[in-house]
Amino acid sequence: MNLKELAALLGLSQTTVSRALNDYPEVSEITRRRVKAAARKNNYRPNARAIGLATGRTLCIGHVIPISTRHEIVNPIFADFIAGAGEVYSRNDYDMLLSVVADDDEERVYRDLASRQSVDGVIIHGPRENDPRVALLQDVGLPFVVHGRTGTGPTSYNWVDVNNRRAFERATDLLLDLGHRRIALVNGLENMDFAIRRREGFVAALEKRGVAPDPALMQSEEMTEFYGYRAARQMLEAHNPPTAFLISSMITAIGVRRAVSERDLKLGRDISAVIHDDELSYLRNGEDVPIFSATRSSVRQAGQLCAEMLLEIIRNPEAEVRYRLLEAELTLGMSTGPAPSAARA
Amino acid sequence: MNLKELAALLGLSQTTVSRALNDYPEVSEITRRRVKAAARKNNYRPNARAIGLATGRTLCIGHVIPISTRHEIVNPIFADFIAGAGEVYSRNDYDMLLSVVADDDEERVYRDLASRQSVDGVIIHGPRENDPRVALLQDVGLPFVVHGRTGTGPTSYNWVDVNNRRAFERATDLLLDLGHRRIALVNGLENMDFAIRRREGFVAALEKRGVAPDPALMQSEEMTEFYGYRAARQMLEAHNPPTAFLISSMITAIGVRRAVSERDLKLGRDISAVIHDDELSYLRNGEDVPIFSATRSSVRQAGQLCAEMLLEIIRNPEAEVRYRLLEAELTLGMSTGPAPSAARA
DNA sequence: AGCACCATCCAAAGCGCTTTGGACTTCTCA
DNA sequence: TGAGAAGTCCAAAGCGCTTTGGATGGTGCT
Repeated sequence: MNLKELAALLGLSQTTVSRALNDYPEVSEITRRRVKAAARKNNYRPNARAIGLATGRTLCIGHVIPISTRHEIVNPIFADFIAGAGEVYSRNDYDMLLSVVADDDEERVYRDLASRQSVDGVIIHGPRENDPRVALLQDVGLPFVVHGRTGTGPTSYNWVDVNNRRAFERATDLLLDLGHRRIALVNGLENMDFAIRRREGFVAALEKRGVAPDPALMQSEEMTEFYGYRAARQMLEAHNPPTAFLISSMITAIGVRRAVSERDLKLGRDISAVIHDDELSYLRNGEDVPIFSATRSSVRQAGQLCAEMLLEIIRNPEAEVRYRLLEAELTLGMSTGPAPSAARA
Repeated sequence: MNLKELAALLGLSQTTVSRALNDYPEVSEITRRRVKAAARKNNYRPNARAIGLATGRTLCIGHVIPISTRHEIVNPIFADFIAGAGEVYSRNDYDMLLSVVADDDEERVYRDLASRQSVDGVIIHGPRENDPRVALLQDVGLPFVVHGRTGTGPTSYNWVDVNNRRAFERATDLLLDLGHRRIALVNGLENMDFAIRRREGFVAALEKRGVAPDPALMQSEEMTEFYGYRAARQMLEAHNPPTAFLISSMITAIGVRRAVSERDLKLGRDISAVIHDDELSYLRNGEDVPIFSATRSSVRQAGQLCAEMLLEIIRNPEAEVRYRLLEAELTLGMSTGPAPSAARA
């Protein structure tokens, strides 16, 4: 059933039927009702592509998710982010177009999205240090929102980000307050913007207290469980092991915990850990008492905020640059305690 | 730059330019080269929607991912499945349309997808017992592939599934062979088809050896970490605790492990566990030696197979029903050992 | 009565592509 | 040499919608 058929069936023109359905004023209330009833009854839904062609809008948002070519890893936070964004799209009758793409030909995909006019806008995931995608999208004129930030100084684009620097600075402060001096940073890949900011916060907190950051206690990798395990195991085996870990993700923290308990140590007693918790839906940080002390910020909510921001930008293209900096909560769980040496003192 | 402009620029008709670009034979090799060169130079890409309108095909596949309304949980295997399917789509110049939708109005979304002609086909995720979506899609005539199965007996639709029943039967056999008699099943939600088949395999193996399944040792829930923790903790506290666990997912198993080590027990020594491992990219089951003994089947590969099957079906709609039953590997890791009682004997 | 003014509807153009049905040239072979 | 066959190109229709620019008839007012 298409517009033409529906119009014929009603004895009306396509114009009138179209206007009735789209709530234009120049059609009487009585025909509008008649048209809408017939549309419902005949299960009429306008062809999405035809609307797109006629209006120039697609009602579709693109998400390009890079797959690390080195490790073939999908970011685990991705599912929850998408869930948040997806809700917003559904509510606003938008669709979501997903491209999974090896991270070495991302550029081509973005250009295609723009020139083929498949989407009205895109979300940039996982921005890296000085990410070229920002300039690229500004160049082709496709509206976008970055989940995260890139580069230093004032930003010329729209973004939603967690205050990673402050979060990790506060987390480090907490561990220092508990008497820890040998604190390990188990960070994400440091070509990622968020990882850089986290390291900066970590280092700043240490230096503020006159503790020299030890390169042997700073690792950065793709945030898998195994990486956490390997990093922790290696550091714990060293001659001057850390007494505390600051860990960039729940998944990696699980690996750290595995290494810790393998040495018959106990988290919160022998070894402390503070993690960053994205509140993954299938991996909640405990129900009543948090398993891990954590800096916490919902990635699902970030997805919602990014989507809402992008839709606003599309509706109102001339508006100022927008941004939203989210502060992470610092919550105490069962994985932190006084440093062994401090207890002795 | 659109076709019309490109044609004008070349002094050719739109027809010829279109045919040259799409490798139709009725255009000379020399003009074809000229056209393609100009297209590349001017960065011309055909408008996706216009092609869709003209051809009736969208070159787009829909994925509807349900979000449990009860717990707002996104299935963690989803990201890797999508990654596998996405690769296949990219290679074949297809796009992927994602709808995240509360599981109570899935039907409307599928109907919309069909009647608005947004996609050429869909993948059904997470089929439940007697899933109504199969009949729905057959009714509206939208090509589809089910990741999993639904109902019993011969199937009238296309699917890709793991042999869940056999996998869990073999896993149970392994635990029985090791002398375990009190075996707990920590299963997924039992309105899901896969969970039903797993329970059947588990029960069949027990009964084959004359062990009566104990309802107190069978739980089923959404597969989160916390569920695994809670279930294991509760069972271990009971007066007649299990000596082994059979666990439906890696995530849940991590929760079980947490409960086990909280009681100062050790996996593989005091308590055995066999899990089902979907080979999530960020949660590998160890690198050299598997952490958990596991029935293993790559969900990413399943995504590839589903996508490939669907594209074939779309190309060749008249073909027979297709299906693919994958056997899970059973690999021994460090989480299984002889039952304590057997050791005593 | 005559006029302007709404309210309500419609025909047709246009979005950017594919595809049908020729038209015109050049080759090929009896 | 002439007719049919290729080879090469084009004009125009059509996909299903929105939107522009009227047309028509009824209403209110002087």
